[in-house]
Amino acid sequence: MLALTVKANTSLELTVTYAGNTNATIDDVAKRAHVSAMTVSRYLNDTGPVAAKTAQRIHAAIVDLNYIPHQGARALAARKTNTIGLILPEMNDIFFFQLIRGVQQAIAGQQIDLLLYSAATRGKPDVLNLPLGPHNTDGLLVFTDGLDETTLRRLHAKQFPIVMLYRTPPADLEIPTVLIENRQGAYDMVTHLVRCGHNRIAFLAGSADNEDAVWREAGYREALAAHELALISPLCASADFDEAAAANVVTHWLATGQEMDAIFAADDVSAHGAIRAVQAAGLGVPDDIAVVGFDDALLSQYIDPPLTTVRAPTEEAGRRAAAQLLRLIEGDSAELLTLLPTEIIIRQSCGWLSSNADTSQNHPTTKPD
Amino acid sequence: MLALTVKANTSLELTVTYAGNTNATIDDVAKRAHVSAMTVSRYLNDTGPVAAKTAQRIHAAIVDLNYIPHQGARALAARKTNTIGLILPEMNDIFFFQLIRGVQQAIAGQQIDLLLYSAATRGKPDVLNLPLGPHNTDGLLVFTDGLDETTLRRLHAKQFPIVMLYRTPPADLEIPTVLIENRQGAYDMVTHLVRCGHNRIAFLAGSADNEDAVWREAGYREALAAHELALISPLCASADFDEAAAANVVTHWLATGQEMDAIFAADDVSAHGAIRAVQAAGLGVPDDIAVVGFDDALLSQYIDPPLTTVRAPTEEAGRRAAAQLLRLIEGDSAELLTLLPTEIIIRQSCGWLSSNADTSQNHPTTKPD
DNA sequence: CTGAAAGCGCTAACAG
DNA sequence: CTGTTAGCGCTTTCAG
Repeated sequence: MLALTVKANTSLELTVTYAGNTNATIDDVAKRAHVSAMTVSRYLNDTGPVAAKTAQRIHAAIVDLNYIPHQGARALAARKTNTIGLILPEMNDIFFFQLIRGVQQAIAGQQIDLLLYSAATRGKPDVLNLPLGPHNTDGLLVFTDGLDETTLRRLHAKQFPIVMLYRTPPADLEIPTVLIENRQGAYDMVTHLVRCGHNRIAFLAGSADNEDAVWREAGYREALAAHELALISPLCASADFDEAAAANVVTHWLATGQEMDAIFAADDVSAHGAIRAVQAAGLGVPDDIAVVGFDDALLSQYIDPPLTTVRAPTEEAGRRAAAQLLRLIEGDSAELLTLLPTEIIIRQSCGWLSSNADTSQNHPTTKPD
Repeated sequence: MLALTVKANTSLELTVTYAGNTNATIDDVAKRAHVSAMTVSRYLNDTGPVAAKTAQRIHAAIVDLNYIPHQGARALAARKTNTIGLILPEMNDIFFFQLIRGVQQAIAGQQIDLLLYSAATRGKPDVLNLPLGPHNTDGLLVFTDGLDETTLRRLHAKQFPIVMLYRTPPADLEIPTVLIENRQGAYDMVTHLVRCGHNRIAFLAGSADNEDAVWREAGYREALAAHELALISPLCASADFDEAAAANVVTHWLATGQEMDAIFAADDVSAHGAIRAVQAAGLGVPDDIAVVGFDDALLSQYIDPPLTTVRAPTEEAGRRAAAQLLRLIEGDSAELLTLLPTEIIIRQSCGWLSSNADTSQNHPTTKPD
């Protein structure tokens, strides 16, 4: 579409515009609609009244010029980026997609962009080395250790909105966080094993410095106590959330004659390792030894036997965290702790009820600790 | 850290600064380092010479003030956002992570952010409804149909840098694209089946409007011809990349007495469906009928029997596409077509060589068509 | 309901 | 090697 504009000046000024071909600014729109830029801005942001007729002209001008507001300028003037950031330590599991999808749902239709970062830093080392921060976002979602504590403290000191995910903030920081019911989930799983008739329940713990791991072990111990089962020390070892490590531990147990009728692995990956080891020793899962995990990883329903495990509402975690962050950004107060319930997914690896595969049950939310 | 600055004015002006607590600007840094903002800018961007001593003072000021440059302002002044966008139609498969990871590798250490978007639109309907575009990115990576052709044309008309992924751009548009060797991969797979002794090779095609599907079928047909095998029309049906549809087709074939010794499914999902159907009919895979797929989905190595399939270098696709986009943004020329080789992954479902599982072989790159 | 003026924080283009 | 002058495109006052 070719448009000709002839301005009635002393010298005939001829402006040829390939509409949509040029990067129109708010002033171009304003001129074309015969209003001031301010009115266009009001129209755009619903930040003040605009007469219906005026609005129509502005609308037409915007369409004609194929106008797109410039985020940078907007951010500068309004001191708002309309962008939130999500920092992930890594991206290697569908798990993160569920999380991201939740975040996207929460910001859908709100004129907010999502900036994503995983690990890595850059730039001059002295310039507070932040890929995502106050300079390009209005707030940050931090998953587990995506940000070190020092940086966290600095940003928090700047009053920068932050919501954590799957990580408890330093006690003195008052940063809202979204956690899942690790403790309760583990507790429920042990209870289920007990109901299935298991007494000697071994535990493959995760890394000691991992928050999820700590809560899961706590739930395990509590459940044992609640069911008046003694904790058998040698049957509680760390497998570091690692498949090979888990297999080694179990193989060692079996080789040294440890007796157990169930193994609760602190995550599905180590559960897979445990199953491998049990089977390699010529024993059956769940007939000789039951094995259960935690996480409900994608593969867990496909392995043999399908794994009984604990599932957390990942997508909802993302949604809730983003919602809290938006509140923070709006200046509203946010919930300091959002604790999401986990559910146990009963498949075949735990023995009993094997017909009832994939049945799940919800559990009430309670505070950890 | 508490800093006191006393300005020697007529009235004693006392400025109390909680360093790092305030959002320092380039001017603050400049003042503190007793230089102009311009010099700080030069220091920051290596865009001109700065004396060592001056640099030191600037450095100190930056650290003291916990300064972070404002992206928005930078974008506005420099007419550059230092951000690229990636548009995905959806995010539901690890596949996309491999892609994203590739992109991140390509922009690592280059002061460039990655903005992510999947589907959805927002805002006033007249304002060209683009979540990602010239207003917040310097260029766009568009995966398959993340962007409709109209928008694509508009952006291209604005000379906006775009690189496509897994999609051929409209013939008249000169948009660089990164594709994978669908045709050659399919050709190689059929060749492998022939080598395994199969003659009657059925084909489960994908959707006709899907570019990958079209090339894969072309490769299948070519290979048949090359090996002087007739195309058996009834044994070439569409399964729409759908597991249930695939199962239905195969069940129908079997019920109507069609004879075949192998089924080549245009993607792993339909291959799974085919395997289910063959097994449900009381036949064995691969002993009675071999089944192979395309994509090497995460699950394919875990199903029974482990699936022989074709794998594409997804991460590299992301890396290459991002690299092309960066060239475009720099004003350099980019390769219009990057065609990445696929490799066949031989597992158990194709029969023969079953001991040699997971062996792979590379194939030379050739242009499609 | 609309407009004018000022400035957000930064960098380009020139000076020196 | 360093500083000055102008904006970038938008929104915020504050006036009508």
